[in-house]
Amino acid sequence: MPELPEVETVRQGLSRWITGRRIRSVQVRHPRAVRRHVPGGAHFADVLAGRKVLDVCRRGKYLWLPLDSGDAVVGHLGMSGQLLLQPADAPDETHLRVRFRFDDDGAELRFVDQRTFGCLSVSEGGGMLPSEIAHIARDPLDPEFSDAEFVAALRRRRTEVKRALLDQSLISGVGNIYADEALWRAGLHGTRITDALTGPAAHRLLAQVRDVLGEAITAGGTSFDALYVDVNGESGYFDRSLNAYGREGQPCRRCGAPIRREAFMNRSSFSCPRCQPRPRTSGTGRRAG
DNA sequence: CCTCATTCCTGCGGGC
DNA sequence: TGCCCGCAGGAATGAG
Repeated sequence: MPELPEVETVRQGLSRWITGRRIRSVQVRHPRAVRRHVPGGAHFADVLAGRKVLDVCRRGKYLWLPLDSGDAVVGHLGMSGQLLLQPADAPDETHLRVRFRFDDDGAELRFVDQRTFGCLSVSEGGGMLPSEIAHIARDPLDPEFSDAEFVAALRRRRTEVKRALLDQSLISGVGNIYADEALWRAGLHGTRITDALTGPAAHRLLAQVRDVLGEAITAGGTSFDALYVDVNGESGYFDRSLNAYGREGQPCRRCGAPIRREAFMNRSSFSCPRCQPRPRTSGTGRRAG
């Protein structure tokens, strides 16, 4: 389940192994993998042949590869997407969706995606920042991310704080796992209402988000199975450091109370019933003039 | 503008 | 043994 740390790990690997290389040919093996490339798979392959990769960039969970044409390849790994560097003679993966071959006959870049939530497209003139992801907020590791603006925007919202953390137009890069981890560290229940958070509480939460993302990058990301791997197919080990996510019934590492699991947006939230008490008023239906 | 439910997809594992 | 169903979940989309 790639979130910012996993995508950043992939970005670093891609940056090392494909920057400066020229694409010879592209093979689209599943149309859904390029569904957001409106002109279609054949066009996707045509427009990339002969182009040189200049850089590998990331915002939140999105990656993009500026090209010497001024365009960029935009990618999102979705739930199960992998970008792998593989020797040309390595057998095709079961869920291989797109293959990039390079002029130098070195390792291929393969987009492998079991559940096909991930997607690649070409952004015209998108080298600086693809227009397709202009609506995505800066992530908290971006040097130009403004803590004060985020806190102000968060407190203007009137929704549950976990929903806000998952809203990529407010702050990007945070998914279900790291939202739960940051909320556990901050001692806040995810159904706390944003406009009732004090400024200092919001700043503390943001600091925990930033810390947990940074620590996870150092660990090479989180993986529960083989679905998230870096470009060499290796799993990260941050899952050993998780305090809340996936720990239902296990003792809270801070107070010992059993971690609880609650339904949330058709998925699960994990929290400590003692460190993260539910707010007295749940829901958003309170406010006088 | 803002918030929220729905939809896409497939392998795995639990239950019967 | 084998089938079915729920679950995992990011983000676009449209409704209200």
